[in-house]
Amino acid sequence: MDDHGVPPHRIAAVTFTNKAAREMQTRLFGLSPEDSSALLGWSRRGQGLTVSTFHAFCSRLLRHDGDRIGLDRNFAIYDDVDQIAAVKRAMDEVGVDAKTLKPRAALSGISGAKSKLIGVEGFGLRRESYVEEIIHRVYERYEDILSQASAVDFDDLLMKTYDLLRRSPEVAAIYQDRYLHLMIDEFQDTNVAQYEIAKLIADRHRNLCVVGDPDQSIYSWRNADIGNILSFRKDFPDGRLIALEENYRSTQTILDAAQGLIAANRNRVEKDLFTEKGRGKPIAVAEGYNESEEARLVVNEAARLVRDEGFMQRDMAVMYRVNAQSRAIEEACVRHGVPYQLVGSTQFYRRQEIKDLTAYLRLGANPHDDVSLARVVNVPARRIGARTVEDLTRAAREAGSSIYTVIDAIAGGQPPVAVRARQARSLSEFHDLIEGLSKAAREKSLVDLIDLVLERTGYERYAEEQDRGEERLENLREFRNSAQDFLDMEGGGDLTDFLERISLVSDVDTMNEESDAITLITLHQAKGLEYRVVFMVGMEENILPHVRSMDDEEQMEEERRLCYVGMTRAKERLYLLRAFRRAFRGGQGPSVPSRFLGDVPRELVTPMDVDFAPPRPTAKSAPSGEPAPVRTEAEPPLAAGDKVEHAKFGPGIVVQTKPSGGDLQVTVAFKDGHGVKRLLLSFAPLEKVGA
DNA sequence: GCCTCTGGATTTTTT
DNA sequence: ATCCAGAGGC
Repeated sequence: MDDHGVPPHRIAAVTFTNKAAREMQTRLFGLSPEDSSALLGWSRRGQGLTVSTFHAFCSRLLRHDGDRIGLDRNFAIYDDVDQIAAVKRAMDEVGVDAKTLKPRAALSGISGAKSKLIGVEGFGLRRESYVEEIIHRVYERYEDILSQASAVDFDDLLMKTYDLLRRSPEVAAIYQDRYLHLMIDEFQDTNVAQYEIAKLIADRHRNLCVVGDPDQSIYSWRNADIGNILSFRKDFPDGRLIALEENYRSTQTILDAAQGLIAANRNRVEKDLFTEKGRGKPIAVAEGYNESEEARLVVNEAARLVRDEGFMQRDMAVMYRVNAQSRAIEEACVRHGVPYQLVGSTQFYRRQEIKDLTAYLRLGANPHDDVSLARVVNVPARRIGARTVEDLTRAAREAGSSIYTVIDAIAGGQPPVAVRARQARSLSEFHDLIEGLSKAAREKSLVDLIDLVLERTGYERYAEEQDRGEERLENLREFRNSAQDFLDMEGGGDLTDFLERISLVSDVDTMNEESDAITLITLHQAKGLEYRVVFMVGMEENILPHVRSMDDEEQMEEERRLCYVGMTRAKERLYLLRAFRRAFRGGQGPSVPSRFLGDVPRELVTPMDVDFAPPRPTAKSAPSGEPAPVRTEAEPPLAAGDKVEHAKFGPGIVVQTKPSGGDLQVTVAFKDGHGVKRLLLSFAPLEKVGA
């Protein structure tokens, strides 16, 4: 890009995650990752290339110019937990019962509208069903709650940016002039609001370049709109739409497999994937008895690749459809001493104790943030219960003020609502606490503020007394460290910057690339990443494709694309695993191999060479230096018809045996209603009976 | 107001 | 299985 003589600061590139932004910086300018992470999204005074996510870009724009549309510079960004709280309150206030409409459903209606830039009024004009009628009322109230609190949600970051650019031509002109070139990565996953913003910004120089692959569109549930690609062709006939067909990543075998899979989608445009790389190894497929054995197969194979084939742990990733699947993999890693890095799952900034602490920090920045206030007003318990909060909320609403304003009046001896003396006292104390935090937020450093919160609220002691107290304390400490890091970082920033930062980081952003560990990650999160070795687990009907996509053709195609995304993350080796039985919701059930397995051309596939070597002998299993028993090929220890006894399932009869890797897979029919099970001899607690 | 118990739902994916 | 909301006793 720089050889075209365009100064970097005249270019903006928008990516899907901060991590992708960082990588782009690194690639374009050869900056070290640390340098670029310092620059990331915070490029000062127009210096340097702007690379960030849509949300970070918009947030920055709104902090700078949002006052033009009446937005407070210190607006808070509500995540979905905060949003649900706000929706619940809105539903309460407009008298919608949670049984009529789930808050989650209401929110999804609101979010869907916002991402199409449909405001409350617009929604009111279009509503055409009873549910939409209700959502409209909730939407209206929800917007009031957020604006009263000077808060925006994720969708607002986009929609308000759009509004601002539309309503303030001067502001729009600044950005339109500045950015000679605008580039959007992962274009297939943008929503209407994002595209409209890009269109506005590119309106002057008309240099919009988008990179995307319709076959990797996997975020329609988040309102991504593949129609943007069609719109782009129409709106920018000369614009560049880059759809990479050459894949510099994977072996031809992996590409062919992925191609075979995705070709089964009806609703797509043909394309050929090619690579300069060789054919590589076949795709390995295996079935474990249940999810823990599936996990063990993965971990054993990973260990073998490290031991025998010179791979590093960091070259490998295990990918799954739903976060819950990570549990079994994690356990297997722990058991076998394999280092792993779990991405996401229980996202750090979403943890209860972190959300609570964050709520206090937000209150320090803005005591009128009602959602944060309601969250912690009685955490730790300070005798301000649900009833009182309800009264305060009603009073606030009637006065058109924030809850804090009501508390302030009570503390000042002017209660606008009847409160008992006892409550008034508790509220006054809370009032003093918040006043103290506001003062500290203005005068002290971020870390001092955090310390003050922990001390003055008694939160530290409270967290310790909860279950998992030690872990909670540890998280609080880690949070404090991250604040310290933030301050130490070049450029630093104030409380508002820090709060913004933690709202906009995603889990992939926090991945550690230095540590030598296997990555455990969902297929969605894996988009845009690559690994030498990829293990995809849970290749079963109802998992991938997910059970919720079963009765909808469109969603099924998206599942297939998701599978495609996973497969194309692999550079050299791809493993597809499934389990014969899988535990879910307490119970257990048999499972059916995923239809996607059948779409991979057979000739590319081979059974996984399973390494059933028992776990390394430990002190207790190998006493007196005796060598571990070696399995011989001589005689099968069990055959069909043998009577056996299982430690858990009791007596049974062997139905079938089958060599499997270095092990013997035994199918046993058990008595007493335990049914037929397939077991691996070396692991099942199985004894031969008689003879 | 606070604590414990119970019944019911439950997340699929996340900036 | 686990988490949450609502009920009921203190």
